[in-house]
Amino acid sequence: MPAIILNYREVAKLRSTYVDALPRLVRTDTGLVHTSYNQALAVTGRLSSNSPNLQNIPIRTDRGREIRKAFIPRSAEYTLLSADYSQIELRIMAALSQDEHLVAAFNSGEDVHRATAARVFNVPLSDVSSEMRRRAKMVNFGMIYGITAFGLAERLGIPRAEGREIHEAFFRLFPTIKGYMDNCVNRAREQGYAETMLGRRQYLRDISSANATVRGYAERNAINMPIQGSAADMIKLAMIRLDKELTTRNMKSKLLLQVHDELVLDAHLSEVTELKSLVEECMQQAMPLPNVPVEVGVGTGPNWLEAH
DNA sequence: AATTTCACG
DNA sequence: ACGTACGTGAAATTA
Repeated sequence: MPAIILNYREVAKLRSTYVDALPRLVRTDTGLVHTSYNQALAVTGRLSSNSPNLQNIPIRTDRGREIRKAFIPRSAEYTLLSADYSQIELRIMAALSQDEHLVAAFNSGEDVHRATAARVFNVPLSDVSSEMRRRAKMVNFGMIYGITAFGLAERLGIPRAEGREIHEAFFRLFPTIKGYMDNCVNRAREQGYAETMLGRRQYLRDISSANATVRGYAERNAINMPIQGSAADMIKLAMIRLDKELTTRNMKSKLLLQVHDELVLDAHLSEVTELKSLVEECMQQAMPLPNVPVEVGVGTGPNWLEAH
């Protein structure tokens, strides 16, 4: 019975939000779907997309991926190009904290989730199981959000005591990250705001609240905002550079979408080779991170799904 | 109008 | 004793 309900919910969500809604939003004057971006809404500095939101097109399930396939180039002379930053928020956490282990993992080209797994579960890199890697991945992402031991246990579906052990192990093994996060909170308390690498601010009026729940929320904001917001700063700079180059080079290809760590372009077939290196260059060089390489993956395809 | 649920990074 | 991972938007449901 639960499986039947969950299956129904998935289908109902995909149908009402995407399959039925998007065709109605095709504009009769252009024959295209046009989104809008809010450039000054999200407190971290991210963009948001609405009417329709094209930053939450499905990709996580097979049925969802069928919907993503519907996004295609404007004509037969074009192909879709997608370029995305690899693990950009973790790289920014490495750069901001300068944690030697995380920085080393990125510089040696290691699988960073495997590296975390090996350390947290105290096994050689070669002995990391897929389950250990899966858990380490949730640990790594959780850290970016300022997750608690309790929250980690919930996410991993394990007893609280085990969640606490992993949480403590992480901060014991990455002491620089622990110190960095404490600094984030302390600085936010002194300044009244958190800030990105480029100085974008999020004011945190609750950072000294007497209510522990309210204060905890502000403290997690103080940890997350510099990471999420610096990634937003970076891709915005990349977009500005890319737009300038597309214009000055008189290129036919067009920037279509931004999805936080990804840019999607309608690439004219005659420009694909040049465009691939141009986009990669703009994204990679937009905002260099001290001691941490920035990696960009670029692909093309007949639809958004296959461009990845 | 507010809340719930669920789609994405 | 209490609450517990960040940022969004759209559709359906509830009030």
